[in-house]
Amino acid sequence: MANVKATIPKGTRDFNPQQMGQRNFIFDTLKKVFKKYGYQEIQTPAMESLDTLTGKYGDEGDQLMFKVLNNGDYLSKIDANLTTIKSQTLTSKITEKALRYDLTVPFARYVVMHQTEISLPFKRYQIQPVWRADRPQRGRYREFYQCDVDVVGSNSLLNEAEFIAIYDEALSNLGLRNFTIKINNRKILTGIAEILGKPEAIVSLTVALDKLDKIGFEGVQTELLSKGFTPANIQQLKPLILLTGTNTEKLESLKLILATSPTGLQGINEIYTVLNYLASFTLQHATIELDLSLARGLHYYTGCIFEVKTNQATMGSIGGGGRYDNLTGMFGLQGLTGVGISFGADRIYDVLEELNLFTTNSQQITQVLICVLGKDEETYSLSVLNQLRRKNIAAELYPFGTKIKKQMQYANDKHIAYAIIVGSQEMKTGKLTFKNMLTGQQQSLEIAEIEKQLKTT
RNA sequence: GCGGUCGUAGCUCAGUUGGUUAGAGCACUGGUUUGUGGUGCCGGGGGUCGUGGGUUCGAGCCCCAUCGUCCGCCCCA
Repeated sequence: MANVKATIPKGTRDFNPQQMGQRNFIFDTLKKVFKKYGYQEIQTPAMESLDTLTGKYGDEGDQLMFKVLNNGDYLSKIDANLTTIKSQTLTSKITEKALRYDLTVPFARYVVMHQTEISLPFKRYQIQPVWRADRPQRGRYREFYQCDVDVVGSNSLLNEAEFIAIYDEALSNLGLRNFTIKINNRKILTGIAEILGKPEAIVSLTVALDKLDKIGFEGVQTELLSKGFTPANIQQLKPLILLTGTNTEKLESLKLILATSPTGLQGINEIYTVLNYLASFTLQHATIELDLSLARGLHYYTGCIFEVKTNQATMGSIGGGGRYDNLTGMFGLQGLTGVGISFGADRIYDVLEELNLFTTNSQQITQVLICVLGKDEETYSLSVLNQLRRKNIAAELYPFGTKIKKQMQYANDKHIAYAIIVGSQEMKTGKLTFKNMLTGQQQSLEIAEIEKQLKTT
């Protein structure tokens, strides 16, 4: 074997034991909340058929998808000239699988495939990695974990309200104390496009609006003008976009402006309904904010949309989601509505790390290390080891062959709280040397006494 | 796909206007009366200076290319 440089692909990461402890803290916290709200876990394959995924995320999404090269002699099946064929055409001939780009589309596929075995409304959660061939930078990776919670088969807006409650509870439990859940409704955006007399321009409108907090109203204005909107349109838009006040005040003003758009009014009503439901919930640390510039890129949303930002650190959104009325329609199952949210685990990790919110005790597992001074001592200690383990005490025996100094160092590096030292003296008397690695104190104790001490710590 | 930044030991970096055998801290390793860690003391190993060209008597340092990193833009978790 040639000597290969040890590296991993761009935008991917290894996780060491300490990091895994911290990551599992996030996953466990989320799972606990998901289950509490009645959601069950599923998993889907890392790769899906290319057909399942393409066209669901727009052209950009298709480009950012990692495609899996066919196995076998795939070139033999191509009759085109390799020097002139277009990459896209070639790709479709040598690729039929791709790594999943998100968890929502595979979930829709799952629902359609297993429709006979699930009972509606179906509430599931899913925590798995997704892959995007994006350019890595702060808070952006090529392999990252999404934690999705979705319900299909229920059009009640109570679901939307519960998702806000889930966001609040989960993020609060993780230790975040100041975050904003932005809410908007796709129908309101449609209504706005309608009263501008440009219902067909909804996409370019939303894309431009989405950038409001980045490029400001001026920037949005420039972008809209370049997309065919008139200065008169901009004048109409301005008061809408720059609406201020409480959520209710914003909704009241909107009601007047969108009076002639039934769709727009419906969107307003939906938000009202969600907020009314929410009045019966007690939120811990979330701020709910109606944000008309919230658009979200994904094409399949049709009703309420959400996005979560922390106000304690500079980071893109740490979660998002919304209502999609016809996602399963693409797979032939019509009339099934769904709504769901997603947590970006890796971004949440980065935020918790930055804010120092991880507790330190997440990694020490082994409670006691048995250090032996000889081969006979090793044999003798095996029964001690097994006895401790039977009592559910996490114990390790350092195999004989290394100096005791090295063994102690191992215990120290691994943050093991106690060491048991077994030499000829200990074997003779049956009293083992029990050492507290933190204080350095040692006692001579029989196994039963050691067990008792370990049990109480 | 576009713009900027950086690339010297396992890690974090120093390296003076280009000038001999490229340095530090940490980590690793050996010793310090061989039954004891975390704190002391002494010693040791380890670098084709990202890679490939070029300029020069001479390049870690200058020029070009290439790969990679990190940070912005687009888009997104």
